[in-house]
This record gives sequence, C-alpha cells and structure tokens, in this order.
Amino acid sequence: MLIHIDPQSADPIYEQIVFQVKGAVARGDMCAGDRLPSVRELAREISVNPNTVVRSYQSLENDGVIVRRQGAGCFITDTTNALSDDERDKQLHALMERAVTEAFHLGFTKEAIKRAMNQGLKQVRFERKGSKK
Amino acid sequence: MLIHIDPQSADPIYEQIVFQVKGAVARGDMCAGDRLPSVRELAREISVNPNTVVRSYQSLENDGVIVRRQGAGCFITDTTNALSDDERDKQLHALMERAVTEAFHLGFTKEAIKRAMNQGLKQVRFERKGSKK
Amino acid sequence: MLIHIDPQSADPIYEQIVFQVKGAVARGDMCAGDRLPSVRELAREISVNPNTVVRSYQSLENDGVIVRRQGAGCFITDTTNALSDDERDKQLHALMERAVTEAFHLGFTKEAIKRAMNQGLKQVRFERKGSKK
Amino acid sequence: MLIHIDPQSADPIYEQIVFQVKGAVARGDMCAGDRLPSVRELAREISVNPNTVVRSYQSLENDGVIVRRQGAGCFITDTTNALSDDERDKQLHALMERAVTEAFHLGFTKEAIKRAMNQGLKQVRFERKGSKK
DNA sequence: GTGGTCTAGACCACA
DNA sequence: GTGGTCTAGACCACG
Repeated sequence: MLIHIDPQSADPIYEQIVFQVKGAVARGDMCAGDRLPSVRELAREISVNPNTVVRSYQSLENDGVIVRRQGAGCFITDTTNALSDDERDKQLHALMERAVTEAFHLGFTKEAIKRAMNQGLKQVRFERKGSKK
Repeated sequence: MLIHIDPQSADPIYEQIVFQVKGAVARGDMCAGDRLPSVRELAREISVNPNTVVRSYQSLENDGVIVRRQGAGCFITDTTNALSDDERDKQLHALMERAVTEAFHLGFTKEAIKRAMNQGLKQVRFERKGSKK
Repeated sequence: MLIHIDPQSADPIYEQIVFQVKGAVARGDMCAGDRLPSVRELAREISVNPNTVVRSYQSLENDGVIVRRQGAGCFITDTTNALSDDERDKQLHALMERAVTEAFHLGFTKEAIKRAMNQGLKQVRFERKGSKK
Repeated sequence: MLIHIDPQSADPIYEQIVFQVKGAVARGDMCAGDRLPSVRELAREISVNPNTVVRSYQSLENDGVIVRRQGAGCFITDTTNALSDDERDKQLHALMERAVTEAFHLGFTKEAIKRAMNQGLKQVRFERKGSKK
C-alpha cells in the first residue's frame, strides 16, 4: 500500500487514510476484491495508532467502499452505492456546488475551473472497480 | 438574508453560515459593499448563539470574503484573493480531486459528473462581485 | 513555555499570546515541529480562560505559524507564507511605514531608529524555523 | 488636507485619521503651527461622523502631536515627546521588535527588511517639525 | 489526554 | 446601534 500521511495537515489522520484509499480505488490502483493491509500492519507502516486505522476502515465500510470480513481482513467492494437515486443526486449536486463556490472564492475563472475539473476526471478509471486484471 | 441552518447536519453551524454566505456572493445575490445582517440580528433570526455567528464572520474575514468594521457592521469585499498563485493552484487541484473522487464513489459516470459540474458553474456569476448594480 | 501576560495592557490577551509565540519562533526558541502547550495547560499556566487560548491558536494557525491537530496538539509549521508576493510587499511596506512614523513621533532621530532596528534584527534567527537541531 | 479613508479597511476610521495626520507630519507635509481642519470641516470632507473626528483629535492631542485651543482650532505642536527617556526607549524597542517579528513571519530576509526600513526612513523629514517654511 | 463546537452572559470600543 | 474580547461551563471528535 502506498498511503502517505501528512503530519503538517490540519485534516485528521483517519480522514487522510480514508481519502487516500478512496483515491487509490478511483485511480484504479486498487480494485474490487483487493485486500487492504491489516489494521496493525497499516498502523505500523504509517506510524499511527491502530485505533485510528480502525476508525478509517469503519468509515470506509460505512461508505460502501470496503467490506470487513471477520478473520479474513478488509476487501474493496464492487457494489454500486446503496443510496437511493434521489439521495445520490442530492449529494452530487452538493459536492459540485461546494467545489465551484470555493473555487470561485479562490479567484478562478469558469474556464480555469473547468480545466482543473477535467484534469481531475482524467485521473479516474471510470471502467469501474472490478474491471482490472 | 435568507440563511437556513440544519441543526441535524454533521457540518458545524458556523460552517453552514460561512458556506451560505459564500454561495450568496458566488451567485451574485450579494455584491461588494453589501452589508451582512448584524451578528445579533442573524443570531436571533436563525436561533443560534451570537458567538456562533461571530465565529462564522471571523472565518469569512479570514477568507477575504468580508470585512468586519467595529461599530459599522460587516461588508462584502471586492478584493481578489491574496494567496500566492502556487497556493491557489494547489487548493484548486485538491478541491477538484476531492470532488471527483467522492462523486466516483457515489457511483456516477464521467458524463454525469461533468453535467453536474456545468450545472454548478451556471449558477455562479463570474462577472465578479462588484458587477451587479 | 515562558509566556507572560500583562492583564493591564491595552492589547487584548489573545494578541499578547500570539505575539509571544511569534517572537519565540522568530528568535529560534521554538522550531518547526515543536509542540505548543495544550490549550488547557497554557490557560491554567497564565490564568486565562481556555477559550482565550483557543482564540490565540486560531489566529496563529491563520497566519500559518502553527497547525492545530485534533487529539494531537498544536505544532509549529515550517511552511513559508502562502500570501502572494504583492500582498507580502504591501504588508511589509505598511509595517515599516508605521514603525518609522511612530518612532519619529516618539522624538527619535534617523540614526537612533536605525540602531534600534538593527538591534531588533540581531535577535531573529533568519536561518529559518527548521534549522535548529 | 489630504486625508484618505479606506472604507474597505478593518482598521477603525479614527485610527486611520490619526495615522494619516502623523504620517503627514512625519513626511513634512504638515509643520509645527499648521492648523488642522475643524472637526466639522474634516468630518464633511471625508464623510464620517463628527464624533469620530473628535475621537481622532483627542488621540492626537494625547500623543502630543497637536494641541487643541478653545475657539481657535487644532494645531501641530513642535514639542518633543513628554515621556521619560526610559519609557521612550522601551516603546521604540517594542515597536522595532514587533515590526521585525511580523516581517520575519511574512517570510522576508534580513536584507529585505533592512531595505524596506531604509525606504520608510527616506520618506520622513527628520529636520523636525518646525523647520519648514 | 488532545482540540472543536456551542451556549450563556458580561463588559468594552467604535460610529 | 455595531463589532471585539473575555469568562464559565457544556458536550463532542480525534489519537
């Protein structure tokens, strides 16, 4: 695993882990069925408290990104999100509204924002989680 | 002002206020020079403690969105962001990466995300804060 | 930490704390990565309300001097200032104009002011925050 | 008079007035014996509440920059500051320490700070207040 | 243990 | 009237 924690960041460590796993999956660096490192393993690797890793894995399971199987470990899922269409649309809308609003207040033009968004989209493997291999 | 607070939300109240003000400015509903409701007034209106509103206004001032003038009130600024280009680019990139990653994990396709982004962009007045009339 | 508060001062308590921390960093008494006393600890030590210390630490974080990490504590950063060059120049100019003007009205000569400035400069470790050991 | 108020500034108006008068005197634009505009005159000119101007003039009188003579108006003084040498030295030291510390945290080098200081010094007429004419 | 948020209510400074 | 500071004390989130 290639998880990097920035101790300078104000973001809580558990959120940094969550986002890096989500990012790895989105980029296709991890695929459905792949096993995450065990809690203790990852905790040692990135020098954080095991409880913090547990917290991250709980959050990832909550978001439907992984499943935890007793005794076997944690695995990336291929399930599409369990939320209702309405709820998903609402969340997508909120995500984009927030991103655009913040970008506007950073002083960017419409074109610059579009460019950055396209660049972001390019880094994601949309052929879906299970397709690798 | 038409600020709505969801006391159930996981987002802290003060951030909800911050985002709603930023959104109003981005949409052009508020322009440079416009006065925000007074701390006490807004606090009463949305039934929160005045200190919570103060916290929001502090945050907005830090982000260069408003100025707070003792005895006078709080006003939308027309200043462009004071951060360095490097820092702004870094933040824009992080914003977009995060938004795209989250949208991917909600199960949306590239096209759906683009569509939502364009819809978000349409609601922003990019002619900048002072341009209303 | 050796922070001293003058409750008689016209400067607000939280600003006194901010300046003393900034001074300690500038003198090299504190370096990048060093941990500040906890909010409660410092509050007890200097006999002020914890919220007042929180206010100081918020301000220091805004100025990029420290990061606050939930559950972990507050740490001196090694980041260089994120403001644009224009903004930094503007602020430097304003600082110096103000200092010189006030010194003039205290009745000092050009030479005396220069001397005091050089003395001030001598106390700062310009080899930057992280360089201690 | 050439006093300019910046309504975008977070600095209180009365302080802006005080500093602009002090600056004008330091630059030699106003000399000992010169008369300030009357309270009402200045208030009208810069569109502020007369009480605010009164506050500024009080502060300037307090600092020994002007004298207010009943019925005649306010005049620039030529008196050197009334404080004790010890007190003046202490204030000078504090001024410079503060300026240098803030400049350091803006990320400037020793040389850049010296340069800015010299530039600031150049704009001041050290031949003292009464010498013009 | 750490920091983060929120409430309640006081008193001061500015316009 | 406005915002600015400070206290007291509660409860939550993170490591």
